[in-house]
Amino acid sequence: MPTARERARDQITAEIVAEARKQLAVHGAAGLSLRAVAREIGMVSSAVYRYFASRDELLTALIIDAYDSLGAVAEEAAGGSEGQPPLDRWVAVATAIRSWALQHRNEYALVYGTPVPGYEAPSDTTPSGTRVSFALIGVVRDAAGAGPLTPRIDVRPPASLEADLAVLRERVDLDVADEVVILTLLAWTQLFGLLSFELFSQTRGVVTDHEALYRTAVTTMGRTIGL
Amino acid sequence: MPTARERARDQITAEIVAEARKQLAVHGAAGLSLRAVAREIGMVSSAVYRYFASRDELLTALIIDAYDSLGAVAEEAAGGSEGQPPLDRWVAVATAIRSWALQHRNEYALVYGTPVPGYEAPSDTTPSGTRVSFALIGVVRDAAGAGPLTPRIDVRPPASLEADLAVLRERVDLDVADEVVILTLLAWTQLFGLLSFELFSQTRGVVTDHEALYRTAVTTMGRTIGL
DNA sequence: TGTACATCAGTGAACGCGCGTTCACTGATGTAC
DNA sequence: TGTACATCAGTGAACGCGCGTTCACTGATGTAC
Repeated sequence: MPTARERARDQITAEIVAEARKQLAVHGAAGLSLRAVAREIGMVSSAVYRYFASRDELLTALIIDAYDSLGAVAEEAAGGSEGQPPLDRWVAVATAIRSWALQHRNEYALVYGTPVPGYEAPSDTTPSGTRVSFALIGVVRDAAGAGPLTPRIDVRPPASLEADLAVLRERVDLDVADEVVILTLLAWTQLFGLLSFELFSQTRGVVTDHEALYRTAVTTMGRTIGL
Repeated sequence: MPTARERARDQITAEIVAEARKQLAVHGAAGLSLRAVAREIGMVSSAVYRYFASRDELLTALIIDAYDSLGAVAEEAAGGSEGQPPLDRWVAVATAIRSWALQHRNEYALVYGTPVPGYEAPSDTTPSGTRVSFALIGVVRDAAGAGPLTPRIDVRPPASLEADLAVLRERVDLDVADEVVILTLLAWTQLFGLLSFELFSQTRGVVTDHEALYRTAVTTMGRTIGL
């Protein structure tokens, strides 16, 4: 049973992270300040150091938080669409990812944007970071379980990629042809590439209906994989 | 004929931008400081204001600079490969883009990464910003000139994208089927998505031979377009 | 159950830093007559 | 060609700001006997 002190500690830790996330949403990662967080929750700035050893440690907590939030959303979409046609599931997960990104722009930027200079994400972030990818890949895995996937396009992975592919296939437990692994990898980067372009205003003046383009892109890639 | 004063002005302006670019390479956009730039070139910080009205204006100069540098490299690759098979040219331009990105990581991040919070890129940056895209699209245009391109995959652009596609086709003077326009757009986002993943260490632990994956991706997408 | 001690959260002051920007100024360069 | 004035680059001091982090401290909560 947790003591009063422990409960208070958890509560205040959560409060700090919540306030930090709020500020992240407004000012971006670069503008996240320990002092401002402390001020906002009515603490003296030095008190925060009882909870986080440094600004970087708080940043790490936010990163894990963001990854988990996104991961949960993706997993939910994957789980909630079980039994439906693979392509529909694929689109459902991708759509969930985009919704999350639009609603959490600065959190998206924190994890998928320019790395904060001088900050190296510790390995604690990895498990949370892979959740989204696993949710996407899970859809492909399920589809492959029902029968081999036939990619709709000609891919010729060079021999030098063999090693990477082998490791990857092992890691994600995906028993499909090399071509499908590669196409999945490409779909993954395509998806986030398009999102980044949209969120970072790179498509300004080029695309207005981002939702339609995204859906088209995701559907096309899913179809290419053989879903 | 420029006066001595004018020549001096141009020279010092260039010196400031050069030093700023150097610092950008080391500390990233967020770490770019007017004072540090001034210090490094042996000026007093207030003197820089004779050349740039604000930090943001210097940042804009750097953005235009980066776009132009990348644009030039892409154009050169496109021009230097004229007459070769379209797919080879496509890969050549894409490869040039990646080389540039690897050699100018922070400049890449400046223009394709998280936008600097509170900074809105003025429209002066647009002409320079479109050069890369035009170089890529030029390859597709040339290929289409030799005979209609047949996309290798089934794309079904929703009706809501028609307007965007019409504007885009007009703007880039690309006389091809809707499917090809979309696939080119997707190839474009795929390309930069993959680059961002590589440069921002998103593929850490997933891919080691980035060069091979990039080449495969680019080739695959080029082939999909029908090159 | 009560007491003595250890642990821990939070305080407030301070350190040392760097930043963007303004302003009144000096002195050199350019221009009009 | 020389002089008087206007333009402009660069100086140095200052303003006002916020930041991350450390440290000695007080007082409350928890623990061992």
